Amino acid sequence: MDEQQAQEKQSTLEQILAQRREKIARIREMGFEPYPYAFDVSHKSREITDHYEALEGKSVAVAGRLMTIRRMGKASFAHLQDAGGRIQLYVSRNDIGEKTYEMFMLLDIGDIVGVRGVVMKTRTGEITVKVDALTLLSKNIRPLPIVKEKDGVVYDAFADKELRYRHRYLDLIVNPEIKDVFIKRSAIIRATRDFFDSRGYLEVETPILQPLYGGANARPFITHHNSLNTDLFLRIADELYLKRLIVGGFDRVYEFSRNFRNEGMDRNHNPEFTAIEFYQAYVDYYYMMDLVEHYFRHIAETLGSPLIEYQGESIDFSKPFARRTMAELFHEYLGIDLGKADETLFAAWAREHHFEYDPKWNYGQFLDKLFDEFIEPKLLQPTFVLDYPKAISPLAKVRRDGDPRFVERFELFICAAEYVNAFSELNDPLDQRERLEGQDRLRALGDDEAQMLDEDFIRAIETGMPPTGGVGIGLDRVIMLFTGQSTIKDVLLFPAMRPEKLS
RNA sequence: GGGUGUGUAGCUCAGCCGGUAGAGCAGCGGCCUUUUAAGCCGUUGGUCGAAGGUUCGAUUCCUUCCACACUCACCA
Repeated sequence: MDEQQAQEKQSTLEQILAQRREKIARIREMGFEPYPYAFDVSHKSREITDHYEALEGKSVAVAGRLMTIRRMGKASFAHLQDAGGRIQLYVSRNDIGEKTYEMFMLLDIGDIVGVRGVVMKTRTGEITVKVDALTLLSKNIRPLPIVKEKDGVVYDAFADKELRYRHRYLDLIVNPEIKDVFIKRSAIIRATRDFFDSRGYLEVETPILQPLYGGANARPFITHHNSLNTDLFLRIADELYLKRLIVGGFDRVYEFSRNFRNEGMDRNHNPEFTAIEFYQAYVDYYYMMDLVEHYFRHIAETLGSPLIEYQGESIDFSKPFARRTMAELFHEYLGIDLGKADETLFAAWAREHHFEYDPKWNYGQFLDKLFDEFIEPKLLQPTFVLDYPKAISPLAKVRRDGDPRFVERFELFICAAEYVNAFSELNDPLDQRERLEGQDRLRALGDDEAQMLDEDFIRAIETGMPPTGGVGIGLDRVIMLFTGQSTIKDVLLFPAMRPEKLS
């Protein structure tokens, strides 16, 4: 009595969990093992639906998760979902026997089963496995969100983004189409690796735990090594290590670099993200521009078409990318002559155009802000932007001709977002030291995103680095572009979230 | 960090001007051997995100907090 009353007070979830534990016990009592060790699969559901003519009347063995169950007394229909799709099962007591059918009646949506049976079509024409043997492979005790579908219309979709990201396994089960993004992600990574391997690049791995961080301007995550009793940083970039390898004599290296930046999160930023950086000796940024263009073309072609649609913009990767210098763009969009511009002129322009600015901004910061505000939004078709201010590019070589306030650096913009950052790498050790010392001074003045002075890196450059072209590509953004996603969370299986509070 | 919005059953959602809650699905008990958002009969399940306040009375109004989404800023 008391027990019954206690049970009555349980929430539905608690009831379901208790009922399913009870079912496990009953299944065991009936002589079935709810968690066996293996099952011989002969076909994927997709193979059966794709090759029905060849398989009709043949016996197959498939395994997967029960996603629908429609019981009608002594016979039932169900859908079984495996990695590639779904197939209907017809389960009748006559075919599988009374005892197994009794066990089947205890199964729930979410259970994993293996079945053997004959491929057929029902009278409504759906390809179906007429089951003659059914094995429970894993009993579910926690209910799945139930999604119904008719004629392609989904009812009660599992669409809460928080739940989807936090419980990605549920998302993948219930919304299997999102698997496609991650399958494509894998294809892009493979195509990237092929691209560099086939060009004689060596894939390398460099430290993620770094005693000093560098290669980008960003705040790091800090951790501690106990036996060395020293703080270490999770890398914000692998640039300085890859350059050491160029010094060491590897003349083409690349790395898929998981980077960590302790900064804000939004649709384009996750605290950990993947970049691909690559360095090639004896070439400059013009060479790297061509290579990057080939890279994007290669990815597009690998995925099937040079034409893509992203955020309402059609992009044709078979066409050459535009190449515009900063100076041209400033002249065109803002009417500013960068050759004559200085802080005073920028400030005057900003006042005239009611653009809010900080009087403390230097030349480089002004240029950066104005670019972000007035030029970047216009760069929809793939456009290389060339020649950035030296002040904000401490690792790039000064332009070989023209204004020494600019460096040989390019970024690639597509659909108003940045995808690539590249330099003719600075290999003059005296200049490099001077620039990093300048960064160090900025740090001392409170700019916690200024780069650190890494003496060993300077030593490496002093040892002699050949002329080198170097590139970093934001791989997650590339994947967003080619999978049509507008949020980085949707191309990361487990995007960063505030830890769940379990009460 | 700012703005906007959301938070009610396992899932998807209603709930008006304040009177302590509803539906569908899922679950549970039945019936049902070609169904497919299966159907039919019956039925369990809620500290209405949290804490305060106003009130005779708060899911509803107010305040604060928490979480998430969108967005702006910051940031490559």
